[in-house]
Amino acid sequence: MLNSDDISFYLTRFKGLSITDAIALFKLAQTKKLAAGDIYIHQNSNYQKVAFIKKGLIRMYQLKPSGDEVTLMLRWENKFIASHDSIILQQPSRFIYQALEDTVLMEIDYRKAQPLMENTPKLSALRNEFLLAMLAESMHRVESFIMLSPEERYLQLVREKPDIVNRVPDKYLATLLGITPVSLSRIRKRIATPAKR
Amino acid sequence: MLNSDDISFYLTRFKGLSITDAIALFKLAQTKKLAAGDIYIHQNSNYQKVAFIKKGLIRMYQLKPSGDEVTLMLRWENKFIASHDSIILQQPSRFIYQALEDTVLMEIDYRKAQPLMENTPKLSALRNEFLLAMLAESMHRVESFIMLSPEERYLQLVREKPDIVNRVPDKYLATLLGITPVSLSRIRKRIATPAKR
DNA sequence: ACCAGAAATTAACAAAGGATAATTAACGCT
DNA sequence: AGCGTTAATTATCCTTTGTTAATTTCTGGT
Repeated sequence: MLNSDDISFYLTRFKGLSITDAIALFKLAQTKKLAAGDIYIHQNSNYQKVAFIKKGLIRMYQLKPSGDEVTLMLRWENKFIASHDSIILQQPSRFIYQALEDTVLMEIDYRKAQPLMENTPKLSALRNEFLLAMLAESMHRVESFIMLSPEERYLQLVREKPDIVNRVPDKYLATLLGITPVSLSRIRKRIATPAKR
Repeated sequence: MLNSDDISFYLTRFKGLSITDAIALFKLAQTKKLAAGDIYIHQNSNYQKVAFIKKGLIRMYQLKPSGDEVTLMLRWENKFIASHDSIILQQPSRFIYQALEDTVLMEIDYRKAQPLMENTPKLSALRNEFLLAMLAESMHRVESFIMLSPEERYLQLVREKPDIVNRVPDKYLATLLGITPVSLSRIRKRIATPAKR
């Protein structure tokens, strides 16, 4: 279930983690594969697992009362993903998590991982770092919504995540930016025509 | 510096914290008072303290290139506050933190608190809880920007934080919602005139 | 390579917000 | 209580986005 390639893979990613701590954690983990288009976490489910994305891309979306989809978040390789509603708010997931590409995950049951993390200072510190990184990311988005126009937000996204922009259909990027696909199309046109008086 | 009133005050707030852990933490803490209007953290400073707000209200704001202020966050009693740039991103603060009311803080030097938290499982868990709460709050805001119109965001704010709405001038609420004060005024008028055909 | 379905673009119109400025209301200070 | 400052509202005009629908382009699967 666990080979030396895996171990070195994770050790390079989680710096400061001792081999024994890593092995204890890996004993709880298992691999899950998703094909492009597969649903990873269904709406209203209570999914108590935390996953590390080895490869691929997952979008978290929601259905508006009107019926159309709104993408709230994208996560890709080397990032963690979990049902926020289930793990943080302890409620059934309002969101749907779908793989946009063939995806490979390393999953851990959160209820099993938690006591291990509590009792391992290194793991506590590591979890803390990841939470801080996620918090910084989320606050950065709030800042963008407040400080930038939709057009500026799109330019920022292209600048900061050019690879992701190319891997995800525009209609998902649009709602992620808080605008409609039609509006994003117009923005792209404006940008492509720089000298227009 | 530390009396039994203080201790019981914090013990009721930080559930599960033992008295010995609490005292260890309090030894590092000190009280700071701010008058309404005072600047708590200046722009470009590197403020390595984390504060618990006992009383009062603080806004975090930024200056746009155009020169006008944009409020990004409000924090009030029983919440923690710190310079995000300094603590999380380890960079000088782009933001200014200002007390909008007479405010009383309990401050701790983050660099002193960190080793204590790392070595005290209860404190680690507590820190983790606060981080999760902040993360949930921040993601809730992102969700609002994506899912709701400015008018709906204002209504949500009034519904979820009626007390805060009444304590803060509209011009700060407006930029917090990502709109201009003029636009908020129009929204308020629309709401006040329900049956308008 | 083709073809069907999906995505992206374009168009036309309505609705809302941004900018600026003037006016009115509210507030804080002595 | 009065006065000066600040906040909030209102008005006007302009820009942008939302909505709906039609059209074009792209894409994946056979």
